[in-house]
Amino acid sequence: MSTTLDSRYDPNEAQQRWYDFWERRGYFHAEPDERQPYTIVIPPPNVTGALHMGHALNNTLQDVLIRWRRMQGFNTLWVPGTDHAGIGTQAVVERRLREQEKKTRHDLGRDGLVQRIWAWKDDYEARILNQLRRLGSSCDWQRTRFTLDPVCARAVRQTFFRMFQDALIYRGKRLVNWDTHLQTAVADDEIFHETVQGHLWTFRYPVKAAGEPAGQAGEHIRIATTRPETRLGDTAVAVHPADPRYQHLIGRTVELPLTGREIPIIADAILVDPKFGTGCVKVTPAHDPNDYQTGLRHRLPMINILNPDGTIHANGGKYAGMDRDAAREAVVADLQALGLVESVEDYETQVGHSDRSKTPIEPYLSDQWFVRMDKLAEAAMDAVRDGRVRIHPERYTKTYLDWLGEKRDWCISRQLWWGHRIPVWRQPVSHDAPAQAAALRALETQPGAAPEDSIAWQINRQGTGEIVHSSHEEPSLFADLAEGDYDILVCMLRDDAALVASLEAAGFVQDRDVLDTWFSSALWPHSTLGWPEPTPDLEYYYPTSTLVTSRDIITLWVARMVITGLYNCGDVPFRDVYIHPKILDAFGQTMSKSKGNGVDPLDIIDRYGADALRFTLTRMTTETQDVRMPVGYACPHCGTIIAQKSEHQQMKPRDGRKPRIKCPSCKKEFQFSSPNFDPDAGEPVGRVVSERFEEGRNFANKLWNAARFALLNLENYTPGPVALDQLADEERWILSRLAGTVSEVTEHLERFRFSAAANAIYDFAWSEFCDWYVEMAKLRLRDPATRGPAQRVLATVLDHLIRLLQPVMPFLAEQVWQALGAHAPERGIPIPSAPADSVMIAPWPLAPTEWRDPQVERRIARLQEVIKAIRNIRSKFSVEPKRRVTAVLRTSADIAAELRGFAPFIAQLATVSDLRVGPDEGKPADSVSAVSSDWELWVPLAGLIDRPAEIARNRKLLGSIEGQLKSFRSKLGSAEFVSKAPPDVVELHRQREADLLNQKASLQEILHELEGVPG
RNA sequence: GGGCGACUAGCUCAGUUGGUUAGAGCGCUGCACUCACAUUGCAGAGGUCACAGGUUCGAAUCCUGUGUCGCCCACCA
Repeated sequence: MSTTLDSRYDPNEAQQRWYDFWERRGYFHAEPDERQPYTIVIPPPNVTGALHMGHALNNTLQDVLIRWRRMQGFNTLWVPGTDHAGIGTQAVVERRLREQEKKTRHDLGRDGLVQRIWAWKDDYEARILNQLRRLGSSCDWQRTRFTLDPVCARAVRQTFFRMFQDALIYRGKRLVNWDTHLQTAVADDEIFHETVQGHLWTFRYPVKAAGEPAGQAGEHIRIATTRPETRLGDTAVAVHPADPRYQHLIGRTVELPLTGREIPIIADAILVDPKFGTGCVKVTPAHDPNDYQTGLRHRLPMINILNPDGTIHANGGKYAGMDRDAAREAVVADLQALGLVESVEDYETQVGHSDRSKTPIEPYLSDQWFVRMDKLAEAAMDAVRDGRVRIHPERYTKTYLDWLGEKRDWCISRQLWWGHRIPVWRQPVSHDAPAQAAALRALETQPGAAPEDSIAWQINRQGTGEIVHSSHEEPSLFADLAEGDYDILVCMLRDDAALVASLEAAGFVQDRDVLDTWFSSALWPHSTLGWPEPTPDLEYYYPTSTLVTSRDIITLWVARMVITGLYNCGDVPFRDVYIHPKILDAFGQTMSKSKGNGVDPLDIIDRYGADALRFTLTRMTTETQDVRMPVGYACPHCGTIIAQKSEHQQMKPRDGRKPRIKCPSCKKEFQFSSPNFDPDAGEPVGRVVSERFEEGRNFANKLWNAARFALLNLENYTPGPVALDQLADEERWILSRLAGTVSEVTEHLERFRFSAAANAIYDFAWSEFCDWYVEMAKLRLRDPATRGPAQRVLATVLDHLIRLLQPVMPFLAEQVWQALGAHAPERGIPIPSAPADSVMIAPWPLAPTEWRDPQVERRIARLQEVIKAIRNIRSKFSVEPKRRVTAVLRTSADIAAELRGFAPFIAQLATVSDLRVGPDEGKPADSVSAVSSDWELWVPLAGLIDRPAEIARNRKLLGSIEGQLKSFRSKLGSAEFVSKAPPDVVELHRQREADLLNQKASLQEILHELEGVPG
C-alpha cells in the first residue's frame, strides 16, 4: 500500500482504481450457471435529468444487496438501464427549445422533435450511468437497457398485441385529465391540487312549465357554480330525489340561457347533496368527472365545449375561440345583463394542475386507449395476498391492495411524440363495409402476415369502448354494420413494411398517440431479460429476487409490473419488494433542484467519498417513511458548511444583484443556486451538501487507520494454524464479538434492516475492534514470544471485518483487502488459506459457533468496567494523563484472580502503576472510590481531593442507588409481582436488589469515613 | 371525507415478542496532538418517551381518545 504513511484516507484514488479493476475482471457480469440466481432490476431512472439523493439511496441499497448476495455465493445479476419518461422528457426538451430557440415542437415536426429528444436522452443516459459507476454500483453493464430500445420495444409490442387480441385493450371516449398546454392526457398521479381563490356564482334558470313558454310563469331554479363557462356544455340540472323543495320539478325542463337549449331536470342521489348550495346542480358530463358519471347514469348527451388548447369549441356558439378564462367572464357578463345572476361570493377551490406544465387541468372528453383492469388487478392482488410477492415494510401492502382494488381501467394513451407509438391502424366502417371486410380478410391471409398471430382486429363502437367484433371471428361478420358508428382497428405485431403499405393503401391510418411511459416500465423485469423470446436469461433470472423502490410508485409501477409479469410470463416479477424512505430536507420538504435544496450525489462523492455517501445513506435507512437530511451550502472559499435556512430558499435578486451568502468563517461571500435565479457564470458557487456525510467519512478514515495499524504490525507475518484454546482472552473475546456481529449483520440484511446492519458493523469496528481489541493487542504484538499468534488473529479479524464491510463500503474494503493480501497472503482461523483475488468475490463471513464465548465476553466486560471507573476518577479529579496512579480493588477471590491476569491492560489503558486487588483490600487514605455490583475501587489521590465535593458526589450516587432500591423493593414486596411475573424476571430483580444493597453499603461506608475524618 | 405514518436528548434517529431508572451519531462541556487515527482519544452534561385516560404485578412499547405534523387516496356543484 503506497499510501500507508498517510493518516488520511483518500477515497478518490481508490474509487477509480478499484472500479476499473472490478470491471476489467468481469465481476459485474453474470451468466446463467448451476448456482442459485439473485436478481435485481434497477428502477430505471428517468432520462429527464441527472440522479439526485433519492436515486443515490435507491441504488446504494440495491448494490448493498447485490454485493452481499454475490459474496454469499449467489449468481447475482443487477440489470441497469434508464426510462424514456415520455411526458417528462418531452416537456423538458420542449421547454429548452422554447427558451433557447424560441421554437415550438410544431416548428420541428414529429421526427425533428423526436430526434432532439434522442440527443437529450443520449446525453443524460451517459451522465446517469456514469453517476451509477461513481457510486460503485456493480451493475452488469453489458445488459444495460433503455425502455425505448429494440429489446424493450419488442416486448411492448407483444404485450399490446396480446392484450388487444384478448380484448383487454380498448379504445373509447373517456373523461381524462387534459393538459391544455402540452395538449395531452395526463394520469391522475401526474396532477397536483392547488388552492385557488375563485368565486361561487349563483344563477337563475327559468323553469319551463309543460306547454308554456319558459320563464313566463316566473318559476326559476337556482344553481351555484364555480365554473360558469362550463354551462355551455350543460345537458341537465339535477336535484336530490328526496328533496321536498324540488319534487314538482323533476321531469320538467329548463331553458339554458345563452344557448337556448332546453335541458331536463333530473333526480340523482349520488351527485346531489341537498344540503350544499341551493341543492340544484348543473350537469356538464363532458367536463366534470362526477357529471360524467351522472351523464352515463342518465344517458345524457355529452357536449364538448373545449378545443385541445383550452379555447372554447364551436359547440360554445358565440363564445367559440375565446380562451376559457375570457369565456368565463363573458358568460357571467351576459347572464348579468339578462338579470340571471343572483349572487357572487368569494370561494376557495382546489384546482388540479398538471405536474409537467404547471397549468390547470381540464377534464376533457376524448378518445383514449385503455387496459381493462378487473381480472388483471385481481390476479395481481392474489399474488400479494398469498405471499408470492412480499412487500417490506408490510404496511405498504395496504397501499397496493387498496389501489388495485379500485380496478380502474388504465388510460395508456398519451398525445405525445416521445414514446412507443400505438401499433394500431384505424378507419371508420364505411358505406361499403363488405368491401372493407374483404380487404381485412385479404390482409390477414397476406404472406407477410404469417404466422397467423401477427394481425389482430377489433370493431369498436365509436366513443363507447365497446368491442362488437374481433379477430376471433370472421371479418365478414361486420359487413352489415351501419356506416358512421363504428371503427375498424387493426393491430400489428410487427412493423412489416409490406403489410403496413397494404394497410395504408386500404385506407387505414396509424393512431397518432404513444403509450404511457408506465406501459413499458411495467414490463421492465421481463423485457430486460429478453422476453418474449425464451432466452436463457429469462429462464434463469426470472422471476427476479428483490425490487428496491420508493413508496410513491407502488401503484404506478410495482402493481403494474405484477400485472404484466403474471400476464406475460405466468409468474410474479419479483419475490420481495423493499420500500425505502424518502429523503427530505431539514424543513420536511422533498428535495429538488427547483427548490434549491437538492444535493447532488457527485458533490458528496467529491467531498466525502463514495463509501462515505453509501455508508451514511445505508445508516439512514430505517423503517420510517421519511428521513430528514438537513442541508447547507459549502463555502467555495474555505469549505465551511453554512446551514440552509428557508430564507435562503426565498431570497431574490435585488437591484439586479444576485443574493450572496457571507461565510462566517472566512468572511468571503459566494453565490448559490436557487429556485428564483441562477448564479452568474464564473462566480464561485456554494454547493448544496450535508454534514451528515461526515459520519461516513470519519468512519472510513477510522477503518483506514485501523488497517494501517494492522499492516504496520504485520511485518514479518507468518501464516500458521491457530488453536482457539491457545489464544489470549482478548483474542477469544474479539473472535466471539466478531462471530456475534457476523450473524447480526446477516440477519439484519436478510430482513432489509439496512440501518441496523450498518450500525452493527460500525459498533463492532469502532467500539470493539479499534477501541479495545487493538489497544489490548498491542501488548502481545510487542512481545516477540506472542507476536506471531497475535498477528494471525489480527489479520484474520481484519479480514472478516473488511468482508463485512464490502457491500456498504466496497472501495475502502478493496483497498485494504489488497494491502492485507500483500502482508498476509494466507490467513484464517484455525487453518490459514489464500484469500480471494478481490474482496468483492470473497465469501461472506460465516460465524463459527465455536468462536462464541459468553464467559470471556463477561470477563472482558468486567475489565472494561474497571478501566472505565479508574478513567472516570482520573478525569473527575483532573489527574494529569501521564501521571500513574495506584488502584485498589476489593472483590471476590475469583474476580481478583481474573483481574490480576488483566493487570497489564489496566496498567496500559488506565495508566495504573500499582494494582492491588483481593478480598481483603481496604480503603487507602486520601483515596477516591467507586463501586459496582462486583467490586469496590479506590484510587489514592492525596492532595487532589476536595472533601466536601467528594461527599456531595457520593451522596448523590447514594441517592440514586436508594431510589432504584426503593423501586425494586416495592416490586418485590408486591405479592402480585412475585406470583404473576415470570420467575426469571423475579430472579433478575432479586439479584439486582442484592447488588444495589451491596453498593449502598459500600457507599455508606465511604461516606462515613469521609465525614468522620476531619478535612 | 377515508387511509397510512410520525411525535423519544439542542438536531437526526434507534429502541426487536411489555420486564433493571431509555440508547447512538452529530452538537455541547472539560482534558489530551503518547509511536493507527485530532476526520482522533478519554471523561461528562443533557430526556417526567406529545397529552389524557385505560389494560397489566409492570407500559416509550398494548388499547381508547385528544393535539400537532407529514404523506397517500377520494373529492365538495
